Amino acid sequence: MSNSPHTPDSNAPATRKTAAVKGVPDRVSTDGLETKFDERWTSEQTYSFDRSSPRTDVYSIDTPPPTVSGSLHVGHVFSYTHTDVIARFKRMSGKQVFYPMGWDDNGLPTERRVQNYYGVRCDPSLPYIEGYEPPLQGAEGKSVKAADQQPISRRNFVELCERLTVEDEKQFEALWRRLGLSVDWDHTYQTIGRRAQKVAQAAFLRNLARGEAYQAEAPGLWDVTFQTAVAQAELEAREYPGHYHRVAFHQGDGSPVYIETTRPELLAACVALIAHPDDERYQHLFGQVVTSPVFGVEVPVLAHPAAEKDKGAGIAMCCTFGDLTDVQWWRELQLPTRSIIRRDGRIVAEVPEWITDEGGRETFAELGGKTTFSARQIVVDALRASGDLDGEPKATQRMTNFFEKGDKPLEIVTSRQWYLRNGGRDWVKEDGTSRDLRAELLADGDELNFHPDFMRVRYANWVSGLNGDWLISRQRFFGVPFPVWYPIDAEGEVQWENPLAPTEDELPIDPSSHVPAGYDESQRGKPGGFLGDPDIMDTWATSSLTPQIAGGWLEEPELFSAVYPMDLRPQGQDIIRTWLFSTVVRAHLEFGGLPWSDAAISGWILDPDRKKMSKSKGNVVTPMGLLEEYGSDAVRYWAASARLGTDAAFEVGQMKIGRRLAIKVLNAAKLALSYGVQEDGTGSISLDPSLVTVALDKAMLAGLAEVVERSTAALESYDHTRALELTETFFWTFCDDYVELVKDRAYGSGTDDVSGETVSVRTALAIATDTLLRLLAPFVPFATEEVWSWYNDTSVHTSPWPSAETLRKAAGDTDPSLLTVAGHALAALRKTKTEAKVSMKTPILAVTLDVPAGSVAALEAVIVDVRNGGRAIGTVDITAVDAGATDPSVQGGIAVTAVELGEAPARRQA
RNA sequence: GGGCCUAUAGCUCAGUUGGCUAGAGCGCCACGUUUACACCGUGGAUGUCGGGGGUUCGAGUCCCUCUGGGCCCA
Repeated sequence: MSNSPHTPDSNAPATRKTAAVKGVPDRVSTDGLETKFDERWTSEQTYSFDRSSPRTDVYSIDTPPPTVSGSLHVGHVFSYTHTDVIARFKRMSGKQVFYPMGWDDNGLPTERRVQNYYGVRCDPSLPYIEGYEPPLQGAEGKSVKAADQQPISRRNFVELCERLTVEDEKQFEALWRRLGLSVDWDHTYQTIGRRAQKVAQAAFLRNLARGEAYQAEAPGLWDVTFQTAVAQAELEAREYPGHYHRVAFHQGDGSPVYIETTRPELLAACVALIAHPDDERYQHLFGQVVTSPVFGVEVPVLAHPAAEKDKGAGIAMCCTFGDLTDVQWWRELQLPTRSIIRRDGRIVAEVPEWITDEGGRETFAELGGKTTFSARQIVVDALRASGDLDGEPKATQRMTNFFEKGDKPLEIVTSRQWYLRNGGRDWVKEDGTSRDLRAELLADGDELNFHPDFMRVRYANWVSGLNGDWLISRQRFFGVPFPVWYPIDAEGEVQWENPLAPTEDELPIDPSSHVPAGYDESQRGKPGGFLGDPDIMDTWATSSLTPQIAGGWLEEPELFSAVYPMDLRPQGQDIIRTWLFSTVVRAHLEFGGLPWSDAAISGWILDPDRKKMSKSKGNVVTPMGLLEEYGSDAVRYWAASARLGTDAAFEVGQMKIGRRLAIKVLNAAKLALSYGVQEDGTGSISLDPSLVTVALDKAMLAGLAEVVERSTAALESYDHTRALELTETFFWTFCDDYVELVKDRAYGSGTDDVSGETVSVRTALAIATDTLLRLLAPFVPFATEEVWSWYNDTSVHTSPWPSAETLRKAAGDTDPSLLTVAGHALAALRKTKTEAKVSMKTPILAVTLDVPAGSVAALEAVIVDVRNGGRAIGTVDITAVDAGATDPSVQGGIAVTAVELGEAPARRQA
């Protein structure tokens, strides 16, 4: 067999007249098929991508890179199976399938895992240690206290990240191979790999050059635990307990104005009181000045529509900054900045200059360095002492913003960060022209084919609701660094607004160890020298470029032009706002169009209680354990039974059905291919459609032709569930009815003397098997490949997808309902035996059938096979009855009215 | 508060543009060990299609409304 990448070959069975059969085992089994074929597919490069293909022949998939530091989950198996079904279908349909695999190792999950696994933490101020060995190895599961973690340099830390992810990748790859993903394992990438860094940095520099990336000193969401900025897409609103404090501000005449706040510790940061412009209670105060309690700072009372009349007192204290509404007020009402929260979440140590009241300054001095929690106690006590706390605090639950990976509420701090335009903020260029990026991105969303279609509204809702550009700076360690430096002037001031960029061919770079052109290392951090940007990019800033990374943008132009823009983005519904959207943004900015034409959105896996499965519950099901217990085909069957976008229950029962299907495929094919085969298991089968002459055989193939057409259409519209259902249903009818009807005829009168009728059925069986194997191959790739190997030298997965045309040629204009009628008649005969509680082997000596008049002709056309199938050896009287005279829901209205049963052979003794 | 999905047999789900008696598999009951298959086969029972209202000759399907479940955004 050839070692070259596959092409759907001309030697394909669809055009063959005969095939040699060899190696049909005496007893079939699904055991061991996964290992056997994974090895064969690898050695024969079954899934290799031929990079010389023109774009029109390619189907390219922007595979989601799993987070390797995350745990393997049945949800992975579920959604990746969906993608693989599509990949296999497209491959068999003649496409060169570009199906790479990526590993997402970039970012916080890896950092945290490394900290716990090795007992270390990153301290960028430390020097690199050659040959460093961490204190722990594999302290998995428990988190190591920060105090017990050994501080190490950024470079050492990153090396440990890389060391650990290599192990994780191996586990994932083993799982994917076992599951039978038809990935081209020569095309893998890492989101922290050299290529990813180069792509991410180059894309950033291009964004910078076009004005799409910019720096701003602005208030932003800040996680005090991880000490990093956080983007809107990483927010998670959660219920958080707090207390409403009713606090009095004072007017000039000393009369109080009550506000209600959950964050009294921010009182010193108050810059205004704000009420709704229509709120009659506060009309008289607008434009007035009031004085804050305890700190004695004068603040204006202002009107803004974002104030909620029915929330608390209806008038709010605006602080810099308690929440995002404060930021909005601060920006729109041009309020001063009075920040008191540090990046570590504590109150600033120095008493701010805007507090001039002596008592206020004393109180503030007590707050310096305290956590917000302790500061709150102090402020509340002070309010109580001054009589400005009205009543006791009332407990409340409110929605509070958290970093999705954090467990403390986010603070808002002002810092210098890089932003990338994403339509969340108006964009007026330097020349005064403006660009409506939001509208452009919404148009992209309209153009993208979502499967299922309703998922597109999640995209539209998200884009419409953006309230700022994309903050891409992260104050972390394991990620792609910003490829810029900043000059330091003679006075030692960093010139942030004039970043120094490398050229693209220098990338990737790390500005903390590389030096900008025209400088040398000795000038780092010195007046007249330079400073590297200390931050890394948001992991989405890299993940948003997976089509470019996997497709070889910048480095392999031929490959890139063959695969980009891609065809398919498969992913989960939870990351439409992040991964899907950010990828659209990057492609739009760089290439002015969508990165793919279609997005396939998989649902969640729910446990049997309809809850989202989580690893916090004990004895989690490990995916590998499932694959070993039920077999990969079985688990794939379960996954493929769920439609895109629909949540599915974790159903072991469904896997058992899948296993049954896989075994049935092996057994049915063994029978179908064995007629005319010698004792030693060798022989040949005929696939020549012109040899199919008997009506029942033609009818079966006519039905199969319909299945091929409908199943193909379903797969083309990303409806794999329907395709599977159609094929599976036909397959079971094929086994239970058709095969039972034709067994006798297929045996014939001996191997040497075969009649035309026998040749007809043997050929029909072979053609049907050959077709069904290919229809089922995307779903149960192992069992179908096993059968295929009994009479082929190639892989079923690179054979052509079946066409209805060949089947129609064999079927002619025969009505497929002939098989239905025959099946009903057979069932009627079986029923008499079941009711008589006798073996199916029992001969029927005489029988009278009531048959709806419309079915009589059909039944007569197939009566020989019906007799054989039902062992009706004597007279069979058919009485035509009016439609409706019998119950059509029972055996199509065919009813036995009289029967005489013979002696059952081998009857068990009572 | 806004939006999306969802509710069909004990369970998991189909049910296409409205159209005869609402289906499948599992489970259940009964029977049968049959040379492809006991990881089997045959047959059977099983529903106020979440509630209410409307459109229509006709509604599981379309519209309104209520209720329960899930998710996203504020």
